[in-house]
Amino acid sequence: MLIGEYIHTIDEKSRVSMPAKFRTELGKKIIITPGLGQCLFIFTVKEWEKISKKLSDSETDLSFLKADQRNFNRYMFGRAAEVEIDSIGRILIPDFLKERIGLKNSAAIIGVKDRVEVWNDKTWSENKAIVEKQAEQLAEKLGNEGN
Amino acid sequence: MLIGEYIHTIDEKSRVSMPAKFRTELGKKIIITPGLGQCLFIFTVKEWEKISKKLSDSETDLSFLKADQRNFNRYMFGRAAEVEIDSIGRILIPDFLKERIGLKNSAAIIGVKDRVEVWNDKTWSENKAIVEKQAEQLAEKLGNEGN
DNA sequence: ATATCAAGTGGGAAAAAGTGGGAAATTAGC
DNA sequence: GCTAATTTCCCACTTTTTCCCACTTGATAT
Repeated sequence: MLIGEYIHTIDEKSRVSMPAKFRTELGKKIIITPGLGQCLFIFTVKEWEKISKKLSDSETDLSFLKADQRNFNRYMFGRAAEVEIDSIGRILIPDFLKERIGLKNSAAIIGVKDRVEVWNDKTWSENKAIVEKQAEQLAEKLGNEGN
Repeated sequence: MLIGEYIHTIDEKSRVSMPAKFRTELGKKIIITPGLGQCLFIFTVKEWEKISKKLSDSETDLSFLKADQRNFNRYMFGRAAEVEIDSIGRILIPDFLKERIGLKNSAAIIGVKDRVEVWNDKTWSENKAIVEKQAEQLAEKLGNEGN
């Protein structure tokens, strides 16, 4: 399971180290996509296949109008990139994705169960503070929803 | 069952001894997470698997499409860590978790049935004093609610 | 009182992770 | 076809983490 928070440098060649603890699970190739919220999503190839199946499966109720669905898929698929992890565990983040979340020198790399998120480190710490406040309320809500 | 209160040192390498009485029950690996309130939670791997299953049902998981769920998962997974207990019973607390509850040199380690809590020792003793006063009222209230 | 054992604490050395940079290979442009 | 620029591969340095050993303290037993 991918969990934990890591702050890593982005060097001048746009390289970032994946946390060593993620490498086994991620494998050699990953899919990096614009995420939802101010971050990027990284999936294993396997996970990506599952997700893309679900997203395009008409059985799944995503409550989308068709035009919306098309646009969403453009967003998720059209701007996804397959990226290799190099021999010492680094990846290259495409410029258009770096731009999207304002990545510069330092990235927060977050394991969220079966995906990895990449944040501008500053944005991450801001967001963290907000979520911290909400967490207890959310937890209580989840707790109340019948264990 | 995990019970009791222990005050242990956090050394300069962020190491803390788990109380010897907890070690058998905790096993070799534990999951440490931001708790609720001013403390951290430590779970056995088994317990954690139960919890994470509850948080997101893997069969139908497109939970990342919902903003609330995303944030909660970020909180629960992104700020959790799988930690090994070393040969003499110590664990390493990640910096981002130490920061969260203001851990410095000394931690209160509390057994709470099937989890362990980690507190800043000062916060703990303050909190204890407050709860002490409320305990009787709380007990009565809980009793009245029919469990 | 002293020896013994277990629990907790501290620190040095080895290993691993992360970072940076140069050279080779590839691509693009003229 | 040749040069310039970008990308890829590999090596080296630095910092952090891990592993192991040793010391201290307090409780128990002799």
